[in-house]
Amino acid sequence: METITAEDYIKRIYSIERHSNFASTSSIAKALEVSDASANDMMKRLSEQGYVKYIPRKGVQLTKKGKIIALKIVRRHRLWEMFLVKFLGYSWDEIHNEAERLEHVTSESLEARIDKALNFPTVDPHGDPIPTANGELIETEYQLLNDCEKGSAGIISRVSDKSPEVLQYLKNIGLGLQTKLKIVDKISFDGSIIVKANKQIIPLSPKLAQCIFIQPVTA
Amino acid sequence: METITAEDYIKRIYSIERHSNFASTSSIAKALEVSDASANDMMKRLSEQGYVKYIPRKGVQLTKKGKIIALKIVRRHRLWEMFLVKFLGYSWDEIHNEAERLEHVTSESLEARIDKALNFPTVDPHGDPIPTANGELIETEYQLLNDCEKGSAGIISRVSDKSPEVLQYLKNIGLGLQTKLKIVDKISFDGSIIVKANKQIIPLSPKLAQCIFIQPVTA
DNA sequence: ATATAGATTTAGACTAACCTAAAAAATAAT
DNA sequence: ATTATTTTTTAGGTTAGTCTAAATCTATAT
Ligand SMILES: [Mn+2]
Ligand SMILES: [Mn+2]
Ligand SMILES: [Mn+2]
Ligand SMILES: [Mn+2]
Repeated sequence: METITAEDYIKRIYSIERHSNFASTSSIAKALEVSDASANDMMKRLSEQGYVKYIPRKGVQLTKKGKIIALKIVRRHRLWEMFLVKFLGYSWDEIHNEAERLEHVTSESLEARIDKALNFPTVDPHGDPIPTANGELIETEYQLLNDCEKGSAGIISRVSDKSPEVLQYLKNIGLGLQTKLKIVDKISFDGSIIVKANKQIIPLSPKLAQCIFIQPVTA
Repeated sequence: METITAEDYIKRIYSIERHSNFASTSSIAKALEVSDASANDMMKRLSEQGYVKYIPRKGVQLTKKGKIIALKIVRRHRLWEMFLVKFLGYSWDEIHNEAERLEHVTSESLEARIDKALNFPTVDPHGDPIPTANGELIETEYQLLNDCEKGSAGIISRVSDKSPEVLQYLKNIGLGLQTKLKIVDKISFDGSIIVKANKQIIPLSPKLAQCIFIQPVTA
């Protein structure tokens, strides 16, 4: 049985691996805000317990066993996020930390009931895909808003859930999942993107646009 | 900040105190299924942290600080139980263990939202009172079914939540909260209680009847 | 090729929980 | 009033998780 702490490590390794193949001690430590020594300790423990393959001085890779846990926790996290929004009226900027704790105290039965109550959702409130009960995850690759061309149109399909501030700001200016927008201009000297959405002209800083992922539409 | 373990100790001390004034080391140990030595350790820790007054060789008593935590956790436990029943279709015999974990990962905000979603319930699915947000608990003293007289009538108002088996059995024979019943007979040689409920004659063992609390009605 | 910087690991220590086995104190029984 | 039993506490040990400081290894730069 995994402890709450171990589950969070495993989940983080999973997300680091998606970019880097190997998850280094220091990247894990930084992501979880613990010392390198602590992360190193945990890698030894997780390796002994078969959750990761630990290659000293290189980093770790999740084993099949580790990946199963990671996807389980990600699934529960995203189901909870959806549940908090749909059943308790939370907005998308308030749910991450709640889900970060709830994900660790969720039985198979509770997971299944939440899934059913939500009518088996495929994405969470940030547009991130929810792994299926048997651990399959279909990642759709959307286009970064920054990379969209002037004149093109698209639908907001995923938003980075890293920063509550960004999410709150987007909510305030009326941008959310499924919002349709058109890129009316791209300012070359500072990288700003000017979009039209909800019949409004909205300027977005490059840092903000970096948080928004688009499904292009031809319209 | 309290750990999950400490919260469970505090909650248990609270419930023991309701009968015994002092909670002895061994009573706590037995209730939480840990060794006496472990419980003794924890009493020292809780006492240092001001949650209990520890009188060596006698036992502990919750301080005001401890009582506040106890009631907070009890509140969250019972709100979650109600929520699981009302929003996720759980039955009253399946909810205790889920709530036992969820109670520890519930923020003020989540607690408030659940409370609101349930329209501010005053009792949980077992008829136990839910402490208010500011820590008030109104205990209604019901009559034990065993103590009801032959010929008297009443409404099931509280059921012991100690055993899921009992709860499941009661569900199966059609007895639940608010069920109206009449004591048609009391068998002296084994202590059985024969009741009439839902137009059926139902015999209840003394052990079972001990789990049922009645609000008498004159009818 | 060697020095320096950066990342990783080890060493040693701490806290919260837990355990078993033994000691000490309080109760109950003779 | 002793003795026996039960309860409580202490002593000593374990595991998970954390830390800082020191050591070691790797990669980069001159
Ligand atoms: Mn988490
Ligand atoms: Mn999310
Ligand atoms: Mn609990
Ligand atoms: Mn209950």
